[in-house]
Amino acid sequence: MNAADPDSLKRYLRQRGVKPTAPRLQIAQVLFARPAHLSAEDIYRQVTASDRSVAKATVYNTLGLFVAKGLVREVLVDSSRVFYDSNTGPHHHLYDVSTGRLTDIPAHEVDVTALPQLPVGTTLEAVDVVVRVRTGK
Amino acid sequence: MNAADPDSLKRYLRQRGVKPTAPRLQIAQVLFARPAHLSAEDIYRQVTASDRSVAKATVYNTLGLFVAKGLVREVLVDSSRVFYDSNTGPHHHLYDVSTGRLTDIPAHEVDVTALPQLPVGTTLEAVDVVVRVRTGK
DNA sequence: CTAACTGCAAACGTTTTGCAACTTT
DNA sequence: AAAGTTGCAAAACGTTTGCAGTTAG
Repeated sequence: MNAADPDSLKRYLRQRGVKPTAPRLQIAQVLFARPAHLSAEDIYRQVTASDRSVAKATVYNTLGLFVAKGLVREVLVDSSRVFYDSNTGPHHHLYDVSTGRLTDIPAHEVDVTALPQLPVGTTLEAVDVVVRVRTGK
Repeated sequence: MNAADPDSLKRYLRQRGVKPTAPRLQIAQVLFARPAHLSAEDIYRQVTASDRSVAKATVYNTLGLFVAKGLVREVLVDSSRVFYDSNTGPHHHLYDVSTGRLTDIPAHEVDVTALPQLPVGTTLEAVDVVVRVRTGK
C-alpha cells in the first residue's frame, strides 16, 4: 500500500472494511504517509490545513473506526492525550517524559518472558511495554 | 506505616515532605488503607462520603502532589481516566479491557530483558508493562 | 434509493485555574 | 505576618453526541 497514491489508499480502506470517503482518505493519508505517533488534534490540524471543511468530530469518529478496524493503534503514555500509531506491527514504545517524544522500539529489542497466568475466562489481547525516560538532570 | 492510625499516617506524610493537612490525611487514608487502583472520582466519592467539605479540586491537587512526591503512581491503561496506584513497589499491570478491572502483577512474574540502548542524554525512569486481556468470546 | 457518513454545535466528563478565605508556622 | 492550603465556581481541555443534510454503493 502506497499512502501517496489515493487509489492504493482507497483499495486498502475498502479491503479493511472501511468505506473510503473523502475525510477518511485525508486522515489515512496523514497517518500512513510515514510511521507516526499523532494526537487527534495533530491530525485535525494537518487535515484542515489543506481542507478546512473537515470537522473535528469526523476526525474523532474516523480515528475510532480505524482503531476498531485495526488500522491504527492507540498509545497511552500521557494522560493528556491519546497517540494514534500507524505502525501496527509488533513493537513497543519509548517515551521521553521531559520532551513528550514518543518512539518505537522494535519488538525484538525487548524480551518479555514468563508472563503470568491469565485469569480464567480471559484471552490475551496485547502486551504493551513502555520504557519511560527523562532528558537532562 | 499503618494507614488506619492517623498519627502513623501523619508521620509518613511529613517524612515524605507533605504537610499533613486534614484533606490530605483523608485522601491518604483512602489510598493506603489497602493496595488500590482508584480514579480521582473514586477517591473524591470515598472522601466526601464521610466529609462533604472536601473539594474536588483539592483531591486533584493532592493527587498531583502525591504523585510528585512518589507516594502514589499514575497508571495509564484507559484513555478515559487515570488510576492512582498506592502500590509503589516494582510491579506491572494486568488490565481487562472488557471489565475495566486492573490488577497488579508482581515484578518477578514478568521478565523484561534486553532493553534497547537509551537515547543519549536520557536516563531511565521506568519500564511499564501492561498485559491487556479480554473477557469472553 | 437507502444506509452510512458528514459538518455543526451543543453536551460531556475530567482536570485545571483564579481567587478570597482560612490555616499553619 | 508570610507562606501554604482550602473550597468554590468557572474555565479549559479532549472527546462524544444529536441531528439535519449529504454522499457512496
